Amino acid sequence: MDYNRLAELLFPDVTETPADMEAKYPSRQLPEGAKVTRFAPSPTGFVHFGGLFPTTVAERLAHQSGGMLYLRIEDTDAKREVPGAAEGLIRTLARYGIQFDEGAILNEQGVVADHGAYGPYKQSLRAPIYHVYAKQLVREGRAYPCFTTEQELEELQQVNKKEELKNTDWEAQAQSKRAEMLKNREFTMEDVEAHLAAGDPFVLRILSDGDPEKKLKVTDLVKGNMEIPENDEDFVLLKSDGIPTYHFAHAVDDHLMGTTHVIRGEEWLPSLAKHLQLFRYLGFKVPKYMHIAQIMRLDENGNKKKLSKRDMGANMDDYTRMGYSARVVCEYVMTLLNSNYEEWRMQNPDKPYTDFPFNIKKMSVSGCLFDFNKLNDVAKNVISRMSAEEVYAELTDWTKDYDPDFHALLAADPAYATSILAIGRGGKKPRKDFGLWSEVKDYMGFFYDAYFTLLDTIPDTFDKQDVKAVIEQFKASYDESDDMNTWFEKVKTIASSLGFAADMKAYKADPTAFKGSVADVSMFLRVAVTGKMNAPDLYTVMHILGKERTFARLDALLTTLA
RNA sequence: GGCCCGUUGGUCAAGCGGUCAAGACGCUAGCCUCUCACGCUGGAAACAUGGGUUCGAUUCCCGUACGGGUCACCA
Repeated sequence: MDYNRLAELLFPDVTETPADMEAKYPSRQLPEGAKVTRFAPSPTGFVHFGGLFPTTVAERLAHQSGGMLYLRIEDTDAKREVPGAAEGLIRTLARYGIQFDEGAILNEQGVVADHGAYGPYKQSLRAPIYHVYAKQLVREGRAYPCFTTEQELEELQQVNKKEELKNTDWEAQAQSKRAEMLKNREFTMEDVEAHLAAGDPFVLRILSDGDPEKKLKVTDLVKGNMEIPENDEDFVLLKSDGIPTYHFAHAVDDHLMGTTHVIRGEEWLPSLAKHLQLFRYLGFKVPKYMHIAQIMRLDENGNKKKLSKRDMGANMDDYTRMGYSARVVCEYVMTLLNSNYEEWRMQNPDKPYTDFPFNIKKMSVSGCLFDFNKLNDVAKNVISRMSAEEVYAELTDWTKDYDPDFHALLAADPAYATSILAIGRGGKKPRKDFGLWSEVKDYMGFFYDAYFTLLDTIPDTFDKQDVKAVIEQFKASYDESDDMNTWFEKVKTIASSLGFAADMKAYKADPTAFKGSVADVSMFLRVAVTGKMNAPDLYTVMHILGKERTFARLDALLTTLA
């Protein structure tokens, strides 16, 4: 077989050589140890949690090492491409702190455009580059055209599937398939010429020299050392439309673009042998690989399953909708990614997560189950560390889209809203009342008359005469300039005068000696003022509400008691 | 079924030949407390399994079971 002639026949228009490509895309000049990583999505939908995971690793590793992160769009499957998906992907990633230094980035118009010297960054635009290497492989007798059509292949598969139903003889099936595939290797130059003359489409297949009996020693940065069988499948390099498959594009692009660390989900592990073979054929230096464990969910039978796009909590936009701050999600991702992250966080409560020394060795080898309990706990902690101003900014950002009515109230008086959000914040032991923006209204809505409701919250167990007496006395003694202690002393005085215990210890020692305790007295006031059985410190609440509004509410309750 | 990867409490996990087997979430008893939210002190709860190796295995080796991934002109 004259491979040079075959190459010319197959790729008559390709005049450049791999050497030309190397010259055009020289190695990156980066400091020692700098990592070059990438996010390489196919624009088929939204970012999901399982995708944010390895991307965060890529981002941390790159930026922590003084390297860089770039974005490459793997749009090699025209059939599955969703218009606008790439833009959406970039936008949501940006919310989660993933900033790209290079690649397909949004321009001022919000459209994906190339930034950087190693483009194009959309694989559909790189066909000429792939073809240079494809031609070279043909020339070297390491790749060959296959004219078996997709349909013929499908029919073959159908037969196999039917057999599979009758008796699951996987081995026989694999063997028959392999035999069928091997037939593709037998062709003559005349066959090729005839097909080409007839305009028949073809795919380019690798001519595999692998022997599955032989094992390949590989090191994965998270999985460690392992042995995998060599690849013996003549997998497709170029599809009939001339666009490469993932495997081929991965090898060419990651080499040309200078990727030092290929970070991807562990579902890629089974095809690693293919990639290693390709790098060898192409004479490329093999990058370091990191196969990240999958995020799991529980299915209806209680089994773990890979978190897939349809699952609750998969779509990152779901988190926004539910009211999770991006900072919360990032924090949760970090706790899952590095087992010592939480410990670090306890010691460094106020540092940004990017200060954490991310460590590959501390990554989980097995997958982990998505846990909303943990997420919610993280959420409360993260938000409790934020300033009232930060909370206000993020909260209003959320309500703007998801709760316009509440938003209008918050925006009408930022100072008022911020003073509410400041309750119990800033100290060593901050309150943790909410973790989601969607929970805030329930927590602080009573500060707004529009959300304050009174009647249905008064328990029957309250003695109306006592309630009335407490409120009247409280109003009479209230002085807005009192400090908290003085304020509470007055409440205690009222309690005693009505036969309630002023001291909780005394009450607990002998509950029968009193009508109730100062806790009950406080509760009367609390219900009147907040409409709720539980609320933050009443003294503070009253001060934020102001005397006028406080009294109006007390009066409103008195009216219903009359 | 083949091939890979994995298996410490319900969940996430420390551990790396000798530990009363950390910690966090959740659950729970109590304390603190004007309610709540914090905080604090406790509690229940785990090394899948069988063989080795060893004075000694959660830790090393082999098998078994279970779980996951994958086997496309999809990525």
